Amino acid sequence: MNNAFALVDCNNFYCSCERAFNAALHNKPVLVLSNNDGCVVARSNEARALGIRMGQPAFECRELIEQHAIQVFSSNYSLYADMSDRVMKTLATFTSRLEVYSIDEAFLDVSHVGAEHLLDYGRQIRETVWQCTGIPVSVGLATTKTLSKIATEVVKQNPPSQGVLNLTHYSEAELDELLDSIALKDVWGIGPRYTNRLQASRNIFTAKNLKDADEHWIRKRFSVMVQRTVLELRGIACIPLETEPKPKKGIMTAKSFGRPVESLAELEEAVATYTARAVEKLRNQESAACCISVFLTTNPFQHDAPQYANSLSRMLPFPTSFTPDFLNVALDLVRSMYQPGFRYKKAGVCISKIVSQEVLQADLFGDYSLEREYKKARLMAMVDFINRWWGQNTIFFGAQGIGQEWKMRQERRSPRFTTQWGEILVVRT
DNA sequence: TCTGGGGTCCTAGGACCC
DNA sequence: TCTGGGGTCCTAGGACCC
Repeated sequence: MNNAFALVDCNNFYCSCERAFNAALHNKPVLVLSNNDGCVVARSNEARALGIRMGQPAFECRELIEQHAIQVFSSNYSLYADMSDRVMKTLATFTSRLEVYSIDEAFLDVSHVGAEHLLDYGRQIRETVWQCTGIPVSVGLATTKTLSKIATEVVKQNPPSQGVLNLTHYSEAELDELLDSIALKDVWGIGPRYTNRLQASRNIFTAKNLKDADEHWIRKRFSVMVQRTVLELRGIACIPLETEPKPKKGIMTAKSFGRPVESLAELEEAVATYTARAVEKLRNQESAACCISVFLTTNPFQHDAPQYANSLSRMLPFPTSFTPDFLNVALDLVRSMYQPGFRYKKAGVCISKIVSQEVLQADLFGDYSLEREYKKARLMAMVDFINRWWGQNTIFFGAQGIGQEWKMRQERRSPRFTTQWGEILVVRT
């Protein structure tokens, strides 16, 4: 049986989540901003048509926003994560061979569907997701992941396709013609650096050119990754479906502040908050870790202000997932990096050397008390339980502070319709 | 005034060992 | 006129993704 993949990609996902709960937003230009209301991370087709770019700083769009009454939202991650979960659960009803690739995309193995039914199958996926979640999706069907990526890109530019495109029955000539219309930079796995190098060295400008390139030369001058992309464009599947999410090897929590921060006390609060969050993520994936790094930076865009950036890491004696153990080290690190007289803009925490909690128990020795570690684990489990049940930060560590005036701005966040009872949608008749 | 926050994998080169 | 060679492990940096 031939391989067949479906890539299901939510259209303008964050904007669509906002629209799903606010009918007044339909057919209007909508923007969603990054943390701190910094730059554009999602835009509706109407906003795109007005010339607003992905990643553009929000302050640059101010005039357009006013002129065209664009609806602007701060990121509402609780809402998007929950909506994503609903979409993925819906997709899981179509196949058990599902790879959740990102918050708004999933690959499905659809090899079990007969070639003549594939297009219908894609349409059915699209309609079901729309009915169950109110999120519009595009579906690309092809023999490799890379080609299915291209199919969804084409779908989005091409309204008559009605959201589904099946490349599996294309003849070689038809496929070549399509690939020749795809710019190199739009191929999955080819970023700006590779685009420049490929253009400059071998006149490779389109997906078709890359498909025809000498695979061995590519391997030598670039990497196996690019070689795989070449093969995938030729219809040879080399990037497998990954149905099991792998535990993360590094966990980072980093955020810029709502305003510049100058005092050590506030930096300590921020670093403690990010540390607590990172270790919580660590426990969620049932891991432990023994390395933490902390970094601080001033605002790199403020060219005339004095700049400072530093990062330090330290090992813990053995892997743990006990927040206070990490807090002690993190606070120590931030104190030794802190230099007065700077306006700090961002801080972050990164946890690495991650191992599974199960492995941990097997090879412990030395200054280690199983009983003590067991008590710590019980305490953390209780904290997590309370915060899951009553909402994030119902209980937290004193070092995180209570004012948190440095916190990021989210001036236009919509209600967390699906995850907070107090913010549930009210329908008035 | 205002410019995001996560992740992944690969490769080259150095340290170290025998 | 001359100073081994091969293997492994680790890390930093570079590239990519959403």
